[in-house]
Amino acid sequence: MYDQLKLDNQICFRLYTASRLITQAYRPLLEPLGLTYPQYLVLMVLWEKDNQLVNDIARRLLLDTNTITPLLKRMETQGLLVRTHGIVDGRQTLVSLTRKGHRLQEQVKNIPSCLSSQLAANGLCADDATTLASTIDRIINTLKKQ
Amino acid sequence: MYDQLKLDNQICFRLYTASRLITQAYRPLLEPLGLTYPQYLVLMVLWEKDNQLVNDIARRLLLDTNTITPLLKRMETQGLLVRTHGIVDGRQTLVSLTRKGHRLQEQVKNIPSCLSSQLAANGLCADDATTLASTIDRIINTLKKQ
DNA sequence: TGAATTTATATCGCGCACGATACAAATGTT
DNA sequence: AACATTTGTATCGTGCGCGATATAAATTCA
Repeated sequence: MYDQLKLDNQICFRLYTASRLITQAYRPLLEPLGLTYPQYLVLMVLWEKDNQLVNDIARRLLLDTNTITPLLKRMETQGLLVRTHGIVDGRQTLVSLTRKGHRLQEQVKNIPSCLSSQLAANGLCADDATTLASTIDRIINTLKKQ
Repeated sequence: MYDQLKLDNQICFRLYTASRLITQAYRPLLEPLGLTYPQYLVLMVLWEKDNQLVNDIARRLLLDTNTITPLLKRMETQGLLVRTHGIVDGRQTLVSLTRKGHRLQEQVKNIPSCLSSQLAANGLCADDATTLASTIDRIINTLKKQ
């Protein structure tokens, strides 16, 4: 058997697994608020800057509209945001937070520290996290271009 | 706005994005073989050790049977593996590679190096990869226990 | 101006992930 | 032996991701 095909030698399997496990760690914190992790990401984008186009949000999350559109629709149904159809440009859809969407920010503000303390528990110190972040950023930037 | 809620400060968003982008990088390499990335993972598990129970595979990949079962069924339909129903224990399902499943190993053996050279292109050297791997392993081991 | 092209978003289909549930075989217990 | 519990796998429903396609509005260009 080829060494390079061993699961333990795969960076990608690690990223894939870590991503799933962290999302699972978020679940009990987000579910009481009726949020999924991707929906939480959309909210973070809109909290940084409200009233963005579908494409702006998609680009920020490195996703495509075919993922974002149904997600936004579900969030609109939940009353977290409103989608306004083309004012200037008839093709565009503007996404704006509702009061409910704004208020959620208060309720989730402690979730990040809650998670980082979970990770710190078994040895991911702040320095490691910084190094990790910059390494992953290099990976993301490399692949983004292609 | 709370600093800790900025997207750029989220390790999880990085892992989530990197995982997706690397899976996308695998796609053009795996698709000609009719494989998805999770299916490729299952094959790696079986190449390491053939004839494993559904649960063995699931545990190795840190997934659950409700994800694995339909995936294995699709792979059985493709003729990559066979699922044998309970010999010793009537509840168990044994998963075994077919000749076709075995042979695929030859065809994918260069994929890992193909990917790591893509990543090396913009500055992920072997050392960085090793550090990254061990950091992510710590994260995975921390979350696995919970 | 009219036709071709581009752009912004939406729709469709499929394959994961995963919580919840089902179910039958095995095991334990009285 | 009869019943309860555990275990191994499967099924169901929902929400992503994403390739492919559609569609309508805007832009370019002949």
